Amino acid sequence: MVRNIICYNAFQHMKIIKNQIEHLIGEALRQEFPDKVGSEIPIDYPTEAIHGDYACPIALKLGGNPRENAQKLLAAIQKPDWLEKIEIAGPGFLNFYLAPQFLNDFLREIIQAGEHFGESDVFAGKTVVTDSSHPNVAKPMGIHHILSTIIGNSLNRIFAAAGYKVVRDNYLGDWGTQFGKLIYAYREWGDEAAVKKDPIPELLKLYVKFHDEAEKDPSLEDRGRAEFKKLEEGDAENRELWQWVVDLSKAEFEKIWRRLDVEFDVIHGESFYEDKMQPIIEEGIAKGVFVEGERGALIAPLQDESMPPAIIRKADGATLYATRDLARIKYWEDTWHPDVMVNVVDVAQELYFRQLVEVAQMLGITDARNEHVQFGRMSFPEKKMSTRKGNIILLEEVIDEAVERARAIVEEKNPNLSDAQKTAVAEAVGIGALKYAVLSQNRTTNVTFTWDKVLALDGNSAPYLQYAHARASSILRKAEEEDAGFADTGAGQLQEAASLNLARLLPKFPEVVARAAEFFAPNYIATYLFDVARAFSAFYAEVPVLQAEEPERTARLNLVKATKIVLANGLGLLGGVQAPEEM
RNA sequence: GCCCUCGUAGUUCAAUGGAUAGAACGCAGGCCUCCGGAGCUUGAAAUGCAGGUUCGAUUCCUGCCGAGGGCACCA
Repeated sequence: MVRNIICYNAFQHMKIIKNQIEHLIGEALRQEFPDKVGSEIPIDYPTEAIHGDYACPIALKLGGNPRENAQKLLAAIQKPDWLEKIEIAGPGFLNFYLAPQFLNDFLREIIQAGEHFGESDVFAGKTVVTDSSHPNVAKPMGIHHILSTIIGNSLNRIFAAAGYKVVRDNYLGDWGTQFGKLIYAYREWGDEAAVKKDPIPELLKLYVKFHDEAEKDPSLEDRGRAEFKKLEEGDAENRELWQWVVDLSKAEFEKIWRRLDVEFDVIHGESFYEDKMQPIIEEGIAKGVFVEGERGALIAPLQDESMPPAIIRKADGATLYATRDLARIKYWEDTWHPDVMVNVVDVAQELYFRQLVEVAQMLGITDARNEHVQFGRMSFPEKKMSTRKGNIILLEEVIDEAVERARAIVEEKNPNLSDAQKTAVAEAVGIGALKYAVLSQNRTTNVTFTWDKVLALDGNSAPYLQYAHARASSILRKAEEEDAGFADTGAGQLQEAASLNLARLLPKFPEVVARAAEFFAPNYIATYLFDVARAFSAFYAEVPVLQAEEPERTARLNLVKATKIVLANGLGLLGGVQAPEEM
């Protein structure tokens, strides 16, 4: 998708360098291998710096002699000033080296772009609607909600940076049989004052009690179902009780979302689609997509034999998750006409989503790309790491623990900060570490939850990046105190390997962001930022900045400024990890 | 039984079919006459097994072994 979108105005022109390289090769291909025009032009990031900044193995794929192909292409490429050289290496790679002068000049573009550096228009004109977080009303947010919440939040920010118009929805679990059970349990054993005082735990207790009692007396299940049926049919009393529970729950969720810096444009829970299901059911029946199945349920048989049919309506006439989800897809389509619909949901629902998408296609509800952005399961080897409440590790509890641990480190490392600063830093570092732990690993890998990993405060972790940012900030503060208003003459040049190694990473930020958006992969950004922070730390240890002579001093200060911008913006895209000035 | 994921250093994780498979923690060593040592730096250490496709395979295909998940009225 990134391919072939090339912008020709001045600043835009340089934004996605990778696309420019593609364009150069594309032109040479048109000239030398006209029959190959249109074939994919792969661009790699070489693992070794001596192989340049970008590498293209296309000469190996054209047939004939790869090195001769490379020679022909190289001869046909008009080398722009921003490239130092293009070389043929190994079996026929074309290696592209960014020019040091360009790297120097580009620092000023980064500084000028400031908080907007990293943005691009790769997906401009497209709309994406996302669903994430979606906790269940009347139950607490557990640690398992952290994945959808944080991954979704990060993707929302990444999509926006890559040019998408983003609609952030939250498909709250506020409907279904469990509310019938809850209503029954509340009437039977509930205490209004207790629930008001401490809503979620009390409601959870009632829910748990219902299940305990139902084991002894299975008829309770039927009574729960009956209460839900009443709710669904609009029974005023059940309705009121349900609304009360929803409001209490939402208020609790808001607290956590705010703390995690998570926002939504709309929150359309499942109940929102309550009155939007009947038209879908009728449409499906009319089109012959829905037919009667075993025991009188309404099902949608699927083409793919390996998939069981999707159940649309239960034999007793009650609706199901799939019914609401189809209504949701239709609503999204009719309201926003998105190009992409994204659901950030556990891998366990993969089959379900495949069924859902196929049914939606058969009904012809939408042409949008439907993406189940799935993530791995979370396992907990450290069983006793947390007090368990209702068999759940509370998200809030994990956040508190993270902040507490960070606070202890701050006390130790930087006792001179004011109390208010320490509190702010502990919050930024603790929550940052948590977010980074989730986002830095490949989404689809199963997650093993251990405190040491989730709250890592050194090594490949958010605090490592934040520390680099704080050191950069510290240098810039001191520079400003010393010589406010110093003018950049542009005469300074970065010379040292440590400086250039850092400088050459920075221009790649926008394309990394675009790639993360394309593949729904925040971990690309995390990996990139870690590389930047490491290069900065090496630079910091090796190359003096404040004590350097002019004009090199200014060139290095520019490098520090630009690095600070990339780190801060990148952390922001990782679900709003804060970048403190001091820590 | 069928379907889908996944098996990479001691451990936790990376790697768009590309060049010498990267990190972190842990382990063994070296760095505070210099901008913040939450740091820098040197080293040992890995692609489950067997085939196949390819100029080139951690990546694609087949089989086996192992782990996780899913499979008609839950969400």
